[in-house]
Amino acid sequence: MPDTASLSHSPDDVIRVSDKTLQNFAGYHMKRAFNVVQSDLTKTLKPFDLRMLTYTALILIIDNPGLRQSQLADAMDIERPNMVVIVDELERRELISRDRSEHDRRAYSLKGTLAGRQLCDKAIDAVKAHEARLLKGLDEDAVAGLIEALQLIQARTTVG
Amino acid sequence: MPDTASLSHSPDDVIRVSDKTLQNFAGYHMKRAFNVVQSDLTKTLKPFDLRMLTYTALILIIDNPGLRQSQLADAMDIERPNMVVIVDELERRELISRDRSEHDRRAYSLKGTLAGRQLCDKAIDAVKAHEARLLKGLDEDAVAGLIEALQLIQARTTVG
DNA sequence: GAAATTAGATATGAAAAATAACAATGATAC
DNA sequence: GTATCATTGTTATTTTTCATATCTAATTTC
Repeated sequence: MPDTASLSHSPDDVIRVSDKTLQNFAGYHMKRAFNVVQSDLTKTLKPFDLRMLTYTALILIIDNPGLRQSQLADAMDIERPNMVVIVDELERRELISRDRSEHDRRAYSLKGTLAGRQLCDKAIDAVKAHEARLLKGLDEDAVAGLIEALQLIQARTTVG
Repeated sequence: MPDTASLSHSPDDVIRVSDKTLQNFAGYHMKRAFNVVQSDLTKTLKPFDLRMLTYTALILIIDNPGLRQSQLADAMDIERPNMVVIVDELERRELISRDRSEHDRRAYSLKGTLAGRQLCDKAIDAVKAHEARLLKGLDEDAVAGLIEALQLIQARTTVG
């Protein structure tokens, strides 16, 4: 692994850009790795006309029938106003249903439709392939260790 | 580690939001962990009046005296027009100098000033503390494994 | 029943990022 | 040498994303 973030075009002044200081930070590697994942995932979801947020929302709704928009917004760490447009889109495409909750008529009860579940299944398969591609070279233990480390970092939020 | 992304407010319909499907994806954990890192890093850099992008740019300039804006943009994976405003800010605050290159009078030769290097040193110390906080609970090997895995994922980009 | 709270929607604004087009300079082809 | 082409940085513009404030209808609290 060379000590460079990218190649330079010019022969003068600076040949390669050194990121030696940044390399010391795990956050730097997380950002760069996530950029790659996000970019590839976006391409992976394109054929299904899904974006990262709509894909995530669809899965959570299917896994949690009767979910409310505000619960979904909380789970996805986005603001309620921004959730509206995502749910709007999923409903317009008839991937989810949006019925008034029986117990609380302010709230919606979100559920995946058959079409939504079918599209989601296909998308999940594609995302699994995408991950297999990106994680190629990491054995099972390494992936488990990666996820464990990421979960630990994430847990730092609720604690401190 | 419970199988929930967040707690619900209502006793009806759904009590907890299950993210069991998403938990299977490393990308999901990367996104959530990175959100925590980014949020904490933003707070960490606030006292120095630095954002993630200005902090990164400042470090790269200091580590690579004579750097050009386009090289910096390449290294940071941002578009050249967006680099302009970042360099503008660093120059306005006199954290960097921006002289015409001797060899190519179209380009600028970017260098850190004394004030820039001093501010950067302080910021780096704060970021080191921030990382120590977030990585607390991971031993040295775990951190090394994390970074190794992230580097491998990142390398998938240039290859495929 | 009045006041406070909550779910969702709307409108708006701020920040980040991408695209197109331009002037100045440099490199290349002939 | 000159014409053509490519590159550096800039400007202008747009899109996208994300956050805030406010509104309604419904619910809860007292």
